Amino acid sequence: MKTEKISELTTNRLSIYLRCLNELSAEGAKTISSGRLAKRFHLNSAQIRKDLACFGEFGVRGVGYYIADLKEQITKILGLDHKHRVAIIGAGRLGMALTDYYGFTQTNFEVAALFDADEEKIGSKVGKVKVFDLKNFERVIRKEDIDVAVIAVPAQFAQSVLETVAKSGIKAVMNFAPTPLRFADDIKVKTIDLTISLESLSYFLAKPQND
Amino acid sequence: MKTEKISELTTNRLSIYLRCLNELSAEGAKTISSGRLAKRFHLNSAQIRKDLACFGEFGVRGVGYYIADLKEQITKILGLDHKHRVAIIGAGRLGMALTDYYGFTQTNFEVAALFDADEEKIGSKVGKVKVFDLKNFERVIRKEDIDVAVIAVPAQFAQSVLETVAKSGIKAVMNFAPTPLRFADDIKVKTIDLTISLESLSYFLAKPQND
DNA sequence: CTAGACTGTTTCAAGTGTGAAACACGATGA
DNA sequence: TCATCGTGTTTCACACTTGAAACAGTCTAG
Repeated sequence: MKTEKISELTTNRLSIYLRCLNELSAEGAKTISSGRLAKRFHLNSAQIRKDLACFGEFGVRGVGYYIADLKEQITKILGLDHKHRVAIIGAGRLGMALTDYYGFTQTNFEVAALFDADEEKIGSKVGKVKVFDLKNFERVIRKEDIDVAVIAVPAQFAQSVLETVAKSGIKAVMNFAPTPLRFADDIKVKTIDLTISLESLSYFLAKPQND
Repeated sequence: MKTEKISELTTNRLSIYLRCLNELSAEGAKTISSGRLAKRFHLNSAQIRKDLACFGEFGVRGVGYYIADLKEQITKILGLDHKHRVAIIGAGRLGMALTDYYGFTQTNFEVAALFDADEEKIGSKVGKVKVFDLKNFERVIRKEDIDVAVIAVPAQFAQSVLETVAKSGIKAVMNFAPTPLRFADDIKVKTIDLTISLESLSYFLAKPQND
């Protein structure tokens, strides 16, 4: 096991491996070698072994990996062995959509609260999730034991919302506002910029020769 | 102007520059140098000049860039000077949410049709957008002049949907299904995997020392 | 017991992106 | 006219990631 710092690309691949293992597991397979895993899912066997070896010796020489065991290990590494409670800030279209989104519930993420600054929205409900006043953010997230925040507000408010979030002690943030954010390095912010992605597609369509 | 192949990272930055220019433009500024642009928006001036020089000589030595002109140039490069018409496949929660979201916030992208395979959904409407039978995909996208597709179906159907999309002649696809897809290299598929992003946050919270 | 399979680990080459530096050239202003 | 500013362009070093190769150690099958 190497104790060097682990690249985010590595952990992203762990997510993918976990999916593959779930698929194999559903098929009733018990063990899998890195070679067969790579062939089946179009991955690279050397990379699989390297990635896994970062976290321990999970494989058995001459055999491969025990699927059930490896699933459990990766689940634990990724912190998916316990529920996360999520706050979504911004009860606009995107925020409400994400509240309903299955992807959260699927993987042990539960939306516990919505926040907005708009008086008209505060107090209403989206499904079973109540909309709170953003002013009470810190109090509510403590009471609800929330550890992940999602920023779904217009770009011009995102930085100030992030500061509120950071001050409350939350360390993991997903940002959908199309703007770069500045933050201390003890918290993690993942920005998903749909605008850039769309414009990238647009460029592909527009560029002279589609090679 | 270099005519080498242009990295996607470059075009992503163009999107960002365009936003910055819009902001400056709104403030009434007429010209901007790469140096001041970099300082203002925490970018790198050398990179800005390199990126822009990929597409032509937009700047004026001794002066900088004329904001209005550069905005227009980048808009044209990114193909944002005309509307794109979007089809969203999968009228589930995510698909419906995106329909609302794009419809109102993305001025250059207009959602023209929803598709689903579920009889109960076909024929209904989400806002002003009608839900069509996925079987009629090719006919509808021709009639509606659609050039971008968004895949918002469960992972196990994504590959087959992509093949339907590819066969119809659409060249730009945004995929929200958490699965890797295979496709010919004359079409562009951008996968946005919210699951991986969430799990990456989870890992950050779970890892031994939050450095 | 022996042969083969497969992991864990190291090493290396290749590709890519980044950031700094240097410099010619053109534009502006005094 | 001359100094200054800023672009366009090249060059370089550095970092990171990937993929391949090699090899020792360990497990299973026969």
